[in-house]
Amino acid sequence: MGSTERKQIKSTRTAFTIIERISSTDGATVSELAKTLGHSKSTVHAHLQTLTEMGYLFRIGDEYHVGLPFLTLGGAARSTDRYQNLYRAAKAEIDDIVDQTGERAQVVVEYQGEGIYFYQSRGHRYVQTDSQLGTSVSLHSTAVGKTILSVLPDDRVEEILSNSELRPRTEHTVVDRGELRERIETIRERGYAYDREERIEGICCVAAPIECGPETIAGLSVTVPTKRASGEYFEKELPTLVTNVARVIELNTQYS
Amino acid sequence: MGSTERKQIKSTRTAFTIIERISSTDGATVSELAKTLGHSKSTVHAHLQTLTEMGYLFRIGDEYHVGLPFLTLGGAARSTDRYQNLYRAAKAEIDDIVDQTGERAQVVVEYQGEGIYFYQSRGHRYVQTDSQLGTSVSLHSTAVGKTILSVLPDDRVEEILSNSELRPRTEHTVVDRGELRERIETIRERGYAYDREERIEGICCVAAPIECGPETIAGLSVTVPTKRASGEYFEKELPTLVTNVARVIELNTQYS
DNA sequence: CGCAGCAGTTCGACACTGTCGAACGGGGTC
DNA sequence: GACCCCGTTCGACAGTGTCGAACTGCTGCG
Repeated sequence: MGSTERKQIKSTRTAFTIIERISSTDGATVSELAKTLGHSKSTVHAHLQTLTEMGYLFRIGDEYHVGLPFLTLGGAARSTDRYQNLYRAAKAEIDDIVDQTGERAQVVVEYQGEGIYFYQSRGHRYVQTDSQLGTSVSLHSTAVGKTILSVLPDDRVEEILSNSELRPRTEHTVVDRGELRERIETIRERGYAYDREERIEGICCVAAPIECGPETIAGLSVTVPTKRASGEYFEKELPTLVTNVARVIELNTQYS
Repeated sequence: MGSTERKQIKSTRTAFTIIERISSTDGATVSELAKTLGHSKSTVHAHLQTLTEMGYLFRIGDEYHVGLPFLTLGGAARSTDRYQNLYRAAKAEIDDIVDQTGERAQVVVEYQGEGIYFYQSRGHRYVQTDSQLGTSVSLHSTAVGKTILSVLPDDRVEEILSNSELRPRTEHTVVDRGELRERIETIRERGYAYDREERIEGICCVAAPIECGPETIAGLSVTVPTKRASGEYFEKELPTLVTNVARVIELNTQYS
């Protein structure tokens, strides 16, 4: 700490802290925010008033909610130079996978040590999901996450692992750093990763990494319910599919 | 003015002004922002440092860009109580339309006098587009926009029209308030709207309104290139399709 | 080679403003 | 009717966001 925090705007920090809290609890009131964030009601009130007036929040009764302008900014982020090629390539290929398999498929991008759902699509036999556009997930508890770790330089992996607490999500979640490193090594060798109920009971994934440059690391995964997660389909077909498609996305990202 | 602007946080305003500028120019530097926004370089610098450190912006060379965390907030906005039903219903139906027609289709939601691209999908013969997720459009220059106006209460329509300058986008854009009101009246009667190159040359739309409650007004449109915008297809089939699907979305939004 | 010119960055100082706690008004409930 | 808790307003102070000037480092031009 103390590295790049020369002069910063404290009130902007609190503004975004408020926004984040509202977003994660899906609505909050002045008093709730004041209590949980440790600010006076009047301070919170002033912030909410500002953000509402600018349109970034909207109000139902006494509850404030995050507004659609963030979708505008999110869309802008996705069509940034760094990401727009990936978006274009990923969308087409993911939709293809969904058409072929009927499962759920997604691209997750590494952003500052976390994975962010970048594009997602669901097929006719899709499984229910808490994860939708923009959801951020920890890299250690998902198949995509581990494929991302498998292609990051060692020092970044160590940095990320030491900053995360490896919180278990299910009884199958890998929480031991040593075992995690071993698994990552395996993934690095064979090129794809499995998640067998490590994050959510009853849900499995197959994933492959997508490298679009040193700064843009992503992963692609197909999600299936455990009942379909076995045999030729899960051991051969899907791994082949995701690794092939990941390579196609990489190529399409380069030339466009 | 002077109504609800009691006590507001000025620095948060400038923070978001900076973010908006960066987003609309797809990247900007300290000096550019200082110049165009009328702040000192040091002020802008402090803001950028804060936002970058929080992850909301990222930096390439000396250019700052909007980051993926906004996608997280945007996703949260879309799965807010007010919007999540609409999202679920709209996604399924829009994807259906795209499968059937191969065109581009989208749902646009009214938010504070503007239309925001809420969900969009493109088919195999989709037309190129500058509009993607989160894009905000004026209500007077699009077919969806006018269907939205057609179901809003008169006073809100007047309010919105008086606040917008009716800037022409093409030579076909309706800029006369009287004519606009007439067209809206027509749409109100027959239930759907056309856009014949009013916003973009070579591109036409058919749209129908979606009412999901007094606070959640949206519209659905199918976009086709002018060369396909004629005959039975454009005059009968598409209008029937969009009005029917709009009704289905309304129903599915109510019960879930 | 060096000097201008322009980038981003740091610094110190001041006026402003974001912050707080207390007080107000209004809907509930017991 | 008295309580409680909500959002809101107020005034005052400390804190900080703001500015311009000065610093660094780079580029390119003379």
